[in-house]
Amino acid sequence: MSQIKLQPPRGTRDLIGEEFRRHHRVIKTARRISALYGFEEWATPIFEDTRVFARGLGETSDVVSKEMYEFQDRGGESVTLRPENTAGVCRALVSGGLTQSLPRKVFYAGPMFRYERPQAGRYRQFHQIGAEVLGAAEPLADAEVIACGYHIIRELGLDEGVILEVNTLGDAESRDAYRAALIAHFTAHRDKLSEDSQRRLEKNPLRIIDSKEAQDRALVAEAPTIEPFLTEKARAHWDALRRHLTTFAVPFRENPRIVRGLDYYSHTAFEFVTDRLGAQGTVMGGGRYDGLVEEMGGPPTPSVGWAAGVERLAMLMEKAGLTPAAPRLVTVIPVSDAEEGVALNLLQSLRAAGLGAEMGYRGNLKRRMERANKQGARAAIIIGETEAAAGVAQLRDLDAGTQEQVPFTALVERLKK
RNA sequence: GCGGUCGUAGCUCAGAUGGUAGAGCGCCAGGUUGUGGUCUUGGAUGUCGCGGGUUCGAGUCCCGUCGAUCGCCCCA
Repeated sequence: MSQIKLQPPRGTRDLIGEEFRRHHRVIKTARRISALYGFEEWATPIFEDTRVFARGLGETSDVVSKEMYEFQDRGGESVTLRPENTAGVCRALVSGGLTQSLPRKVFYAGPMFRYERPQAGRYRQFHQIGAEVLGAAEPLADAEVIACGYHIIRELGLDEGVILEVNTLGDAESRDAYRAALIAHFTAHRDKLSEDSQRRLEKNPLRIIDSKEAQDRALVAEAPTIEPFLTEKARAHWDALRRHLTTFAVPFRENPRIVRGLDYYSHTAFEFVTDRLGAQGTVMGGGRYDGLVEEMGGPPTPSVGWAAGVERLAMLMEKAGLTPAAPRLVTVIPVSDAEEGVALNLLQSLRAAGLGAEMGYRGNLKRRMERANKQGARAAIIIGETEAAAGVAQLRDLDAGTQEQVPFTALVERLKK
């Protein structure tokens, strides 16, 4: 026996029982709904050439500068556990020559990795589902991808506590002008900014408008909005997006403070947020990224998509009392070894008929009944010497506590009712 | 990378001012050798996270360390 108490590595967790069922429900629902919208599921590698992320996400983003699980493999290549999947999908699009047939709608689900301090709703290994429309510049694509995300959230029963916030970041021209205006505004009041925001001023001035610091709020309130800096094209995109969302009957709120963390976004930025998860308010987030495929060596391919945190959605389900119930099986119980063969035949015929059924490996009748009960079985099928001889079973309803004799041949029918 | 809080049984937790550890749930066995869930009787369970210090004596006080958790940064 080992003396060491092994635990899952920091920021990772085991998904067992209720936790797994919530997790699984999220992914299964997202798969089903995204398919209704014409998204095709892809699976890309869990690790990639480090350049896929370094180039795709922007060298200065926190994800790249301090959160990557990067290492040298035995061949000396620098590889990185994916911190998100959009860059990988774009790389796959290019690697596979799929830029020949656009647009494409892609769905994915899987683990992501970021080296961060864990806290509520944030883990080092976490899971995301995501949807991307690749090769469509039309604002209708933005609206449809958002509608799909909203549909998933609604299907999970989480739409009440979650609200969609949208914003536009404009195109490159709009944003450059806006950025310059922000820098001018905040530089004029530099000494009044929080320490963090002074740093942001150098690194990512847009982020200041998202600051939670009280001392920044006043300055942010006076700061210019992007609205007047939008080019005609950017404004048209923004107007069309909101119009389409309304047509899709997706409720939303405009929030000019939404700034996405990764460098590749332009035009549409959105978040589905909640106030029920402590500091981790964003449950699904995304936007338009028109330059990313090019970064991966492909042709200009305007795209839009989102990613959602499975853990966060699962936590919301838990809080809302929406944990899926465990499946309830039927337990077959032979009273003695002599009935084992008959019981096994019956067991397999139940399974063949599509009924979830189990039979314990050992134990007397009492122990097997206890076990059936503990596992939440809905019924027990008890076969003793006299039953085996007569081709019947005692069918016991474990909820009602009632018991009746049923011929083997009628069991499936009886249990399916 | 930074800050707050917390580590006692499988789980949830109690253990004022230091005097060699407790409850509930769960688990095991009996009451019921062809019947669970209810009821009832009994039982087992801990290097009190780890290391060091103070003390006659530390779960309790001090230092360190590891872990968990919440928050900052950032993000799903």
